[in-house]
This record gives sequence, structure tokens and C-alpha cells, in this order.
Amino acid sequence: MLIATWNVNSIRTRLAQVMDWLEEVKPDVLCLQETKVEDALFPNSEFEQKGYNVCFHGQKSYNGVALISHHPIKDLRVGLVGELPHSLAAKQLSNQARVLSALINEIRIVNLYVPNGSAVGSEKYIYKLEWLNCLKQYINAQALRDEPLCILGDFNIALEDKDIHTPQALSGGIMASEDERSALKSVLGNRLRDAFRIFESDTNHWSWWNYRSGAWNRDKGWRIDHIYLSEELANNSSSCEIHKQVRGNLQPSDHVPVLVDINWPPEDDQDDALEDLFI
DNA sequence: ATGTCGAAATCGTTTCGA
Repeated sequence: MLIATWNVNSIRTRLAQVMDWLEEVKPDVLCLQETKVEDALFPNSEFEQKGYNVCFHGQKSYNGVALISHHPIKDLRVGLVGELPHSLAAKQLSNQARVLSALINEIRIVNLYVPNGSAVGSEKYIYKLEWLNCLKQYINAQALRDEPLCILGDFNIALEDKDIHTPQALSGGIMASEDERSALKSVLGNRLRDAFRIFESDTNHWSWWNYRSGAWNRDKGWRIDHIYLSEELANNSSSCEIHKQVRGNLQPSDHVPVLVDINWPPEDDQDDALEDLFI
């Protein structure tokens, strides 16, 4: 089962590129962030004509998340509300469209657009840390459901120095501060594994290149788009790839897709199902 | 040179967010 995440920086501007990529890669599930469109204007029919199910949660101009899936999308949950105690849900922060979760092929998929945070110490930075604290409680509540868990999206955090092109200059700044890193580690606990790091431990693998300063031409990137898997999914994953070439498109997003391949349901289960047929 | 994008309002240039 192929599951992908892609911050497209406007689904309407990027639609043709997304359709081309879907046609080429044929993922089972694609999670989008920064769709930047209110729900009434989401181009869902383009996807539906190609046989995909589509769910979206957006707002005008900013943020916005969507699920594109060949499998049925079940038990959709919008925002962090629904897993949080009411007081925290109310605090969960001015109705920004950043979270969409669903049960797809028996996997709980949580699609996230984590706040950017602007600058360390700013109002938006405080918001980011509070939001991550809400997310931690959401994930803790989710974990009690005992579903295989895949949490993915634009985290706007480089967990380690090797996830940044120039750590000596950037470590400690926005997306690489100790507070952000410990907040994300606290969300993950010891239950969730970074799918990319199961297969690759080296630096120089990026998922985002700033539009400014010729970052792409100089390959000055960050790895801030992640896929986290609970144990049974991690144990059955066979690859995790960053589709770097997409950043070379005309009018690209500043982010590229990240894709995990999971043997799911596991072979054992399939064998059991097969045996059942012949009993 | 925080050097570029994308969306929206202030509509054709500026602002905000990233």
C-alpha cells in the first residue's frame, strides 16, 4: 500500500502537476497540505473522475488539508476536535484548517499541517508549541483506539541537525529550535517511527526548498515533511522515498511528495484469509 | 537584498503568510 504526503502550496495552482504525479505514481492514498481553498471551491471532481475518493477541510487563502484515496475513506475526523477534552478543543486555536484523519484500508491516517511558527519567540511560535501540545493529547487519545497509525504531513520541524542543509547556521532557529523538537518528540513518544529513517540515515535528503535565495539550485533544503508509523506498519514497510525531481517542475510547490510503501495487510493475514477460503 | 511565491483586497499594486 502506497501512502504519500505533499504540501502543494495551493491545490488550484498545482492541480495539473498533482494529476500528472497521481497518474505516474498511482499511490493508494495522497494526503495534501496547504490547499489554500475553501471547501466550496475545492476541485474534487477532477479527482473523482479518475476514480478517487476525496475529503477536504479548507479555508480561504491559508492552510487546508485533503485526503485523496482509492480505498473508501471511513470515520473521517475533522480538526483536533473529537479526541480532545472540550476545554482543549475550544483552545485549539482559532479554527485553522490543519488536521484531517480517517480510517483507510484499516489504517488510521492523520494528515497534518503543523503551524510554521514564523520566528522563535513570536506569537505564532507560541501558537505552534501550544498546537503541538494539543496534538500530543489528540495522538495519545487516538493511540488508545488500538488502530495501526500513520501520521504524516508538513511538520515544519527538522527533528535533527542532519535534516537541515546548514545546521551550524540554522539549528536553534525556527523549525529547528529545541522547544519545537522536544514538542514533536513528545507527540511521537516511543510509539511512532520516522519511516524515512528506517531506510536512510544520511544527511542531504530534503523535502522542502525555500523559493527564495536560489535554494533549489544550490540544493539548500530541509527535511520537514514526514511520515510516522506505528510498530506494525513500520515492521511491514518496504521503502520510503522523497520525490525530489518534482521540485524541478515548472511552477513547482516549494515542497515535494514523500511516499511510503507498506505491505498491508501483512502477508500473514493474507495467507490466513487464503487458508480460510479452502477450509 | 528575507533575493520568491500564492491569495486576496486595497483591484494592477500592496499586504500577509510562508
